[in-house]
Amino acid sequence: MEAYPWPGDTANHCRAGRTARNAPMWGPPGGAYVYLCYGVHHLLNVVVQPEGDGAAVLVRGAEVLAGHDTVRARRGGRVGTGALAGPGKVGAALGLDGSWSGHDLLSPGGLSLAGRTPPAAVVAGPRVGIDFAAGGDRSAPWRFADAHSAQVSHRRGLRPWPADGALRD
DNA sequence: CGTCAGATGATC
DNA sequence: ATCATCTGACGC
Repeated sequence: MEAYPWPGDTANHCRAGRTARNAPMWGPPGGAYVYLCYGVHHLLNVVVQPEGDGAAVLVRGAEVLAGHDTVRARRGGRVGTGALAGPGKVGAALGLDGSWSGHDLLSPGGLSLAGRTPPAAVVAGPRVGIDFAAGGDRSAPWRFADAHSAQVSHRRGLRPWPADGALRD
């Protein structure tokens, strides 16, 4: 996952203010923000921060816990290592399109958030694909991943987090 | 292992 | 014109 904080992040889709596309990002936390990237892939974000802040977290990878056959069909016959490593692959595996943008992920049904056991170890590093960002936004360690997951793309540059190895709540 | 080009279309 | 990506091709 990657954080796109508010305010001040030059890679954040809300950087230029409110638009029709980014409207869900200004809404209440727990909403979905789905958009078409490079005309090819639908990327899933989870809206965070209070209503009125344009912040979200991009889901860059996922483990398949159920529905293997469905995911296999959507991912060209693959569900194993790397099949969901990358935000476009996650969108494809979930069968997302723009109509999911604005969906409430906190209410059960369709697409929703559910509690899971947190990872035993976390790695962090710079965000991917935002070379256009200005200054420190490019190198800020705002990307996080399960250190032991096989569904993490661009592993290079990821380092143990936090530096002292002590995870907090 | 690495880098690179092309596809592709909504958005502002 | 821009862009929060993927894939396959190619070189080491």
